[in-house]
Amino acid sequence: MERQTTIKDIALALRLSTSTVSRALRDAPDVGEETRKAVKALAEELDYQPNKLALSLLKKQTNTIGLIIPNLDYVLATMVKGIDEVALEAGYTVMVCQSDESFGREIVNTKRLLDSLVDGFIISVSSETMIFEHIKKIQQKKKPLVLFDRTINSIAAPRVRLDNVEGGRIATQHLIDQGYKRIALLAGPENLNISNERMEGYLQTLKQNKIKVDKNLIIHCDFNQEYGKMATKELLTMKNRPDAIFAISDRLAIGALLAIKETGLKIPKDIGLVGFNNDPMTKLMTPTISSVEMFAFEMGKATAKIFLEMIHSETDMSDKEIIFKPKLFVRESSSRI
Amino acid sequence: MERQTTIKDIALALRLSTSTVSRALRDAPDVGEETRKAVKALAEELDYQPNKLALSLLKKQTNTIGLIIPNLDYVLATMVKGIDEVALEAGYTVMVCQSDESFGREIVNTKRLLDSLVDGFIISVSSETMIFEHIKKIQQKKKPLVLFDRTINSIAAPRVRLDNVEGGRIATQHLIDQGYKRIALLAGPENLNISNERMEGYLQTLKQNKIKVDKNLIIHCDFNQEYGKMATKELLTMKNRPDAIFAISDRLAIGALLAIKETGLKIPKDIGLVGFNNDPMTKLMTPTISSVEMFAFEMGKATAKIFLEMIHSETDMSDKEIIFKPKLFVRESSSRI
DNA sequence: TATACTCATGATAACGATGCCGGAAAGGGT
DNA sequence: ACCCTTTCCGGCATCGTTATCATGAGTATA
Repeated sequence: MERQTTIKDIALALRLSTSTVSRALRDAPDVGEETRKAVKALAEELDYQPNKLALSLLKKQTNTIGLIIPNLDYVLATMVKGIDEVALEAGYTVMVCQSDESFGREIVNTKRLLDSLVDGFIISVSSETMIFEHIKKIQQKKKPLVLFDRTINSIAAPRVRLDNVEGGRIATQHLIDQGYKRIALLAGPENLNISNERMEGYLQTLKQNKIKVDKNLIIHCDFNQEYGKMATKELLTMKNRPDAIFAISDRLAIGALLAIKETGLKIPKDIGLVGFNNDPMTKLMTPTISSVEMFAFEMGKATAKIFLEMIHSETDMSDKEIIFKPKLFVRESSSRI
Repeated sequence: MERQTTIKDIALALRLSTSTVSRALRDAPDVGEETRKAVKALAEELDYQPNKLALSLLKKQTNTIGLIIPNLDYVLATMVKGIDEVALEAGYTVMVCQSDESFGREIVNTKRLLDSLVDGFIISVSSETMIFEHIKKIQQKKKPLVLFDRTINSIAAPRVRLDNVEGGRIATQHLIDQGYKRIALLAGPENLNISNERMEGYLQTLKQNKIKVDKNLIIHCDFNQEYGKMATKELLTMKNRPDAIFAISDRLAIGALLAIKETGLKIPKDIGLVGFNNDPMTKLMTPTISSVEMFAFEMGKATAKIFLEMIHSETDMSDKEIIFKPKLFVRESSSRI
């Protein structure tokens, strides 16, 4: 690792003080025209780059965002891309840490980023996370924090999220409109907001349509294709099997699709299916799967923008909330009219 | 942003010098037992965390790895996971930057990371990258650099890659074994190593089997489903159309599959198809797509390990190369015997 | 009793940069 | 000739930590 040229090197070579060199480089006012030129020329020649570490130590700001996410599936990768784009533009670098849906990893990551002095955090919690002390700690240290996608109600921080209740509603209503009567729900982990909100939309819609809720038709499982498949198989062997499935994520929906295919039932004739996320995969399956779009890229950009706003303004933004409206894309798996 | 407690605070409170406090906290030998206890107790109470910035400035090391990748598709996300895992274990944090397959972005990212003082780089180049000055600059500054997946021949740096020639061979040989005679190649961008190597394997295998190479059957296109689809449509309208397609990535293979389906040809009867990467999607398509597995997670881990080795040893490792052997997973799209 | 040696601690410089203050030289006005 | 203002630059402190050297007290040794 080669020694970087420093301001001192330039100062020494030009028989100037470091202060003067520093001023010259920053185009500060009180520097002679000639010295300024000389300094800049030499800096160019020696390929001088200011040491960000020294600056960060002095200014107490690192221009770095700590981003903690549960995984890197389609939706999150897309959100990360959105965050990255806005952050880069504003001169921030993003440190991405995957918790891998593990509470322990999330804590380790938070701790690490916290004392490696990121300027703030953007977080989407793992599905295991039910205790939020690590997140409160961020706030105790008065670091900016923005929650996105999987948000937490008990934490007062600005958030960017989808109107998941609405998402649950439009998916369920669509299935009802297509004539399905017994609609099952493949839900996610029980402690996850997004899952419960989508379920809330499902329940509301059933009630509005005077359809009785059958709790046996609601199954909680991890966001994982295999679980989706297993859960669906279970549903399909019930004596009074559902005639439609609303899966809270496309992964689960794909698992469901595979399970349904194995039993020989026809989609959408015998059974309807709607997923969530509008993962490009849904367009590639046979049959193609209807799904709820959540505008991940835009959500990512909005999240980063709020973060930057929070960094730059001193006003309290903890009740700021941006809610995206979901949109259903109807495909073969639920079109039987 | 709250002021962090520093060593000075503790020193002041305990009427000690910062030196002593520093020693006590690091369990250095020559500190009195009582003072050590007192210091540690107070540190605990005030939730003291050493300032990493100050340490980094002093030690000239940030425990940070700059990771530059073209995108976050399945393979790369998996590799990143592998890298992350090993890095975290070793106390390093990874800064992931996506070049988004853009040469310009790649340069900006490199520059940024370079002067934000990461300890070294792990890079997989964008498909546009044909000039490597930015990468040479990293080496000029004597920062550790490891290339992976999409490597560059003209740069002397340790690398972790797949035996792509072999990958091209096994895919092509498999198609020949299945009785396909006119095998087309959906190649990637012309300047990309991985693409050319896979093509090399394809060409070798054709020759070995005394099959004449028809250049019209080789099409270069970006790694993108749409391009794969367009290219395939073109291939299928030839007067002497191919009876099999070897796509250099699963995205292209999926595009090909869609194009083939639209023309009404039967897979694998009328036309065979093999992809590359073994993306989980290939298992979900109808028909399922044969594909070459590249062990992305293991490659990621190996890459990070080499990086760490490079950081810790002072010996030249620039000719170190780890080559993974690919494995073909045969599925419906190419099984007609 | 003087010498040497250990043990615990303090003082200082350094990492690379900035910000504030002060001062020399030059010029202008009265 | 005096004072005042600019213009340009150097010195010093600072950010939080560690490393190196110095110092002081106390103890063992000859």
